[in-house]
Amino acid sequence: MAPSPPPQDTRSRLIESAILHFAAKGYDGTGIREIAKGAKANSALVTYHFCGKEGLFLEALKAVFSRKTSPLTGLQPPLPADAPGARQAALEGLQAYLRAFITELMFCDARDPLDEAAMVLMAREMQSPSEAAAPVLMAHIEPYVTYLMACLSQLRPDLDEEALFLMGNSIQGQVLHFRNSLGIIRLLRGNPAFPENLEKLIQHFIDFSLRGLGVPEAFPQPRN
Amino acid sequence: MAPSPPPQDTRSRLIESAILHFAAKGYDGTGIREIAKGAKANSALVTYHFCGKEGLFLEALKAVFSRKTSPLTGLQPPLPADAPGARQAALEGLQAYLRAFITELMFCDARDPLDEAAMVLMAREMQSPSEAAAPVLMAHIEPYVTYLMACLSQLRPDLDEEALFLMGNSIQGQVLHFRNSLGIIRLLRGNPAFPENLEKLIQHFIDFSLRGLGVPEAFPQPRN
DNA sequence: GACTGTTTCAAACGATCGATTAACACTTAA
DNA sequence: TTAAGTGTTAATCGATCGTTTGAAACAGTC
Repeated sequence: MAPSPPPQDTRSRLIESAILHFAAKGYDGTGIREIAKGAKANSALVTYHFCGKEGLFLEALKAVFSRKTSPLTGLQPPLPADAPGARQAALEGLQAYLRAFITELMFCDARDPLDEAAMVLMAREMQSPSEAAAPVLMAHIEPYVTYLMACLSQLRPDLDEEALFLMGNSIQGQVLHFRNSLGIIRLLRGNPAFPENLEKLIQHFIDFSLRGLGVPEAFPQPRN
Repeated sequence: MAPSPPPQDTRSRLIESAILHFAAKGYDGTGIREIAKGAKANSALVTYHFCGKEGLFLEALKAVFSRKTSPLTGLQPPLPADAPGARQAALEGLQAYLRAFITELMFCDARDPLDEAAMVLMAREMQSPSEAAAPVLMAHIEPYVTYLMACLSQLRPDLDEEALFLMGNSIQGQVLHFRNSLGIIRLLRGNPAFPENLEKLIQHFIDFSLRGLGVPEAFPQPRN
């Protein structure tokens, strides 16, 4: 995924510029003149093409969400119900899910500022969703939740739905918090390039998740 | 902690109003006239007392951080180094830490809108710290990190510092993500009052953390 | 070559922003 | 009794905000 060249038609250029600027300074902190300048277009076109600033923001959000093709596409469909080997499949499915989630969604392509901005925008919207954007957000998240819950319920069939949800929250939470707080984390570690070994990071998240979930085979005593 | 009565002096009233409004609509989305009206004061006083809007914002942040007296104060000092029973102490220390962190910091007092706003403001600042606020934020977080890391290094002396840090991130991350994403989580669960049983929640976080950390005594097989 | 609809533009609109000003009330000190 | 200092006020400043306007530039059709 190379740093994509600026698209030629004005509408798309406006959306790209909007993503960059909204991510950098927030909705209220960004003026449409600023966005238009970044797109080498006239600010009046924001109203013309998107019925105003808010319309542009919504369109930018939609672009961001559909831009990152779900990492789930690469994974096998949720799970066979009680088929033989279903448990093992769920175990591998969860690992693959975490790996895909971290690689593709967290550390997309840091060289492409547009990808970076898209992440920032998504994270901000997840923390405090704008009124109009909530549906878009929910629709985007839903398949992830479904897939994850399917895996978890296979691995811990003894748990009720709420307990499984908490498990899912803990598993997702550690990854999302890591991504969203990378700024402070790097400050805390005094290393602006902190996660230097991505594979080690992925392995940690997988191990921690499986142990936390209570999967026996993931708990070969740390020796004590 | 009752919904505190509005303070009488203008300066404090401005700060309180600022916390509420900044939390609700962000820095750029909030005007000083709006804040002043909420404090029943004149907007010119923002410049007079705080050298402008940004000064007021910073003062509001400081107030927020010092307002929540660290839940660490109730806990025993970090840990004796290699004293006998140190491991057990670390185990209990970690549990107490999580319990205190969740109760006092996450679910402060939802009836007090000021407490709620303070949380929102802190969370936002943690995700994308304003230039000037970063030092304040770091200073506030540091003791938590220190305490947590002390416990972890007792419980997993076999791990190096980076691995311990990742453990700490996962433990903190699940809790913080839960708090910060409560909005969507409640939507996902279709229950606007979701965490109905706080004790069950705390127990989940403790169990998940200890298992994830790899503490053997926390892993009494889920039965398989 | 005139007509039509779309896209783009510079200019201007009213509203609101954060900041400043000058006057006013009140306390304290000389 | 004056003078200085502090807290507060309404009124106003220039700048910038999102939006609107009217006309130019462009494409395609008869």
